[in-house]
This record gives sequence, C-alpha cells and structure tokens, in this order.
Amino acid sequence: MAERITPRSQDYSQWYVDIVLKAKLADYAPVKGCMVVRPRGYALWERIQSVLDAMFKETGHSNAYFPLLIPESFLKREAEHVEGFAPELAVVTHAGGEKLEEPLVVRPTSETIIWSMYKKWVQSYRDLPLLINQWANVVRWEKRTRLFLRTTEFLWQEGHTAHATEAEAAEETLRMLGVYRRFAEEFLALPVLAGLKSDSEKFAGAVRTYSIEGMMQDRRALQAGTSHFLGQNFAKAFDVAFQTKEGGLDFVWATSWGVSWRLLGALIMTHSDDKGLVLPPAVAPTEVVVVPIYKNDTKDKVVEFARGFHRRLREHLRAEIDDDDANSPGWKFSEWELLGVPVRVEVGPRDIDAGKVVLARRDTGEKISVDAASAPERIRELLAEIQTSLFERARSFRDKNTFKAESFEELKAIFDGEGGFVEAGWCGAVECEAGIKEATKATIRALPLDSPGASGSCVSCGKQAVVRAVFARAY
RNA sequence: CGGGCUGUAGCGCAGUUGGUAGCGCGCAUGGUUCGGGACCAUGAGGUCGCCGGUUCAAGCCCGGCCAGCCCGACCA
Repeated sequence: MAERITPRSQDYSQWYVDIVLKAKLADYAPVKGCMVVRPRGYALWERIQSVLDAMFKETGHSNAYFPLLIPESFLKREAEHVEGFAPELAVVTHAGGEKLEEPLVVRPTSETIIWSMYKKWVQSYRDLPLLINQWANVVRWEKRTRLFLRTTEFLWQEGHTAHATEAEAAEETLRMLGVYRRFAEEFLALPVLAGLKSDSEKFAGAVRTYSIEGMMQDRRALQAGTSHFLGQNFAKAFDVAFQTKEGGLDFVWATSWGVSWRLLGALIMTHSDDKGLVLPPAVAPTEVVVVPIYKNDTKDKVVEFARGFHRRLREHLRAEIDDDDANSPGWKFSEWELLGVPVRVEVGPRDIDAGKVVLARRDTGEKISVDAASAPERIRELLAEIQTSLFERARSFRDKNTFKAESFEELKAIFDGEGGFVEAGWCGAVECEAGIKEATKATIRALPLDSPGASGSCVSCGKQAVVRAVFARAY
C-alpha cells in the first residue's frame, strides 16, 4: 500500500510527523514526550556528531563527561538560571529504596555541575582557557513536545569554556556561533541568520545569547543553535576565581554553546517534500542506492552487474543496493525517495546492453542516462550539485520571504499574510517587543550580526530605533 | 495548564435498534510477476485503553479514571 504522507499544503505539522515516522527516523516512546531514535535517524545524528566534533577539536576543544544527576542546590546558586529552568526540571527524590537527603535534578543543562568542578580545576591564569565539550542527554519537562524539535529528553552537545579575560570569552562565543553557522550552511545546506537575542529571549543566566535561525518551509523560524556569553555569572555563583598574571584575583569569564538533535528537525523542514525525506548528500547516511530492474529471464545477468557496480561505488561512496526480490522496482523507487537517498541508480537489461546506467536525483526527480564506466565519477559530481542546489533553493526561499517593514501596519500585514522574516527598527523596549508578539505572534529572532545598525524608527512605538531586528513566528 | 481529537489485530479504520468482532494494508508460506508503490492461493494474528454500573446479554448505554496525539500559552 502507498504510505501516504500528508501533503504540506494540507497540514504542515502532520506532514512533518509523517516524514519522521514513515522515513523511520524516530518513533514515539512509551513515555509521554519521549522519542525513540531509530537507526536511520541515529545515523543522521552520528554524521552530525562526527563532523561537528571534528570542528570542535579543530578549534581547540576536548570532550569530557559530567554526571546526569545534579544536586538540587546547585541549580539555585545562579538566580536567573534557577528561575529559567525550575518549571521544567525532573527531580529524583527517592533512590535505593529511601528518600534522598537532597533531591537530585536530572540535568536540563550542565552549567552548574561543570562550574562546580571548574572551581576545583582553576587556580591560576595558567589553567585557562578551559575548553570542554560534552555530548550528552538532557531532560526538560516541556508542556508540549514535538518529534526532534522539542522532546522531554534530548541529545545534544554543550560546550563550556572558561577564560581569563572578557574579550577572550566574547571572542569564543562568536567563534562557536561561526562554527555552527558554517556547519549548518556547508553541511546541512541550511541558510541561517546569525544574530544576538533580545533580553527576553536569552538563556537563563547569560549576559548575551547568540543564535543561528533557519527558515522552515512554512516560513516559521527555527533556532538551530545557540552560543552564550555568560560573563562572570557562573564563576561568581560557584566562586571560580584565579590568580592573574599580574598577581591579582579575578573571576573567570565563561561561555556555553549547544546544538541538539533538533538540527534533524531543521533538516527535514527545510529540504523535504511530499514524497518524503530529502537529505543533503553531506549528511545522508546513504548517498546512493542501486536498484536492479529485471525479469525472470534477465535476473541473473542484471543482479550480477548491479552488485559489481555497487562494489565499485562503495570504494568512494556510502552506497547501498536493493536487490530484494520481494518488491517491484516501482515500489523501491518510492521507498528510497521516502527515505531521502540523494541519488538512485537504476540498472536494467536495456542499460546493460547499452553500457549505461540511469541516475535519478532525489531533489528534482530528474533522470539521466550515463555511461556505466564513468558513472561513479558522474555520481560524485551529481552529489556535489545536489548539495549546492539544496542550499541555493533554501536560501532563495528564505530571501523571497524576508521583508523590511517601516511601520507597524506593514509588519502586521506581513504576519496577517503568509509571514516570513521581517526586518524592522526596534527601540530596545521590552514593551514594544511584547506588543508585537501580542499582535502578530512574531518574536524577535535575532538582531543580525551583519546588520548596518540603528536606522529609522521603532516599528512599534515610532521612537528612534537602536537596532534592526528580525521578527518571525518561531518553533 | 487550557482547547480539540482519538483509544477495537503490527498499522489505518469499520462495527447499524446492545446479541458475543470485521475490512484494507502489513506479516508468514507457495507460485506467477518486475523500467514508477504487481497479483493469486493459503495462513497466523484480538483479555475491543482501565475500573465500576445498567442489562439475560456491553466494543456499543451510563459514571469515573488513564493514556496518546494535534492546536494554543512557555521553552533547544
């Protein structure tokens, strides 16, 4: 039977859920809000991990691991931090058959336990910088969950760095934002807007929060990664001071930054279509699949050829072959499209006789017949083309749906319509930000880093703007 | 935490005025097929979300509970 995917035009949310379930990326777990990542989804996460991890190492970071359970009192040391996270904590009160003296919080993020350790490890400027990342699971008891985008438990990485100077920490914050941006654009083919968060959107306990924001196909924004400049907030809360080179005593300057498996949600909602998943080749666990097409009398010849061809492909590519007898070629075509494999090779008796194979692109559906001998090279070119083309397509969609608004009426009109990213002047007042959210459901996604700065008047109150802000409805 | 919807085979669903459960897909076996989701035959698979009530009899009626998803407010 056709595994029907709800079309995007009919119900975008349901389309997203259908893709996740039917492309076998994940499934609902028995616990509310929790999700099982299936092998096809986990393979994607592993690709993300391996590339990002290499980028972190290149920028001087090392991996470590801190415990899942955090003494409840640690969370309370930083006032804003506890206020921000308290409502969504899972707390262990009993263990080993007894009530615990002090409840243990299942980490919603690891700043507090990490800074409690940094206190032991940092005495001198010679101990700095401390550049540590961890790959971990965290738990946040969210009211409303969505596969990959917001689950009760999720996998992520969190970098936590300690520096001797404010400037160095500020530089680190932006460096890692840059790493995220480059990773999103070059690897995931996601064009992202990099910028500063407004105070109301910043991380609980941060001085400044930066993020990268992608535009999904429904024109809503998705925060795809964050990098926080924490100032000396956590150093003060955990009393992490060090001897400076000059002999003085100073609190350490900090950053933290993270991306989660939410990136998979961003990938899906940016590139996929009504036939299923569409993956950028760089992230696709399988880059190319070979589908032999045969009748009874040609089966041996075709399968043998296809297997040989597959072996050649495997020398340089992540290649699979689907020579399962149970399904027809048409069924296989649809199935591999659903699973998002970027290039499909079709090999039948006609092709073999002509010394050709057919290459089918997942992103455009286009098919070309090429010489079998040069096909592996042609496939590699095609994969590169697909990678570029997906990025360009997404960027062009985003640019087409990015607007400037000079007045509240203009801004409102855009969000009364299809929405998108709207750049507008902002005076910096929380009342104006809240008023716009009230009227349009759009929030400030970012104050763009490459923005020309203040110009014109605030889109809400009309006073002199201090920054240009990008508004959008967000996930 | 509000609003909506839904719990019946692995999945999607039907089940009439209450009468003791069925369809499609999938799955298993065998055979025929195979260039865009093939077909035939045979077969396996169910404490109808849970508890209680009404009744000779409950998937269906009544009461309560639980769970899940989707939509909002809050968040990666």
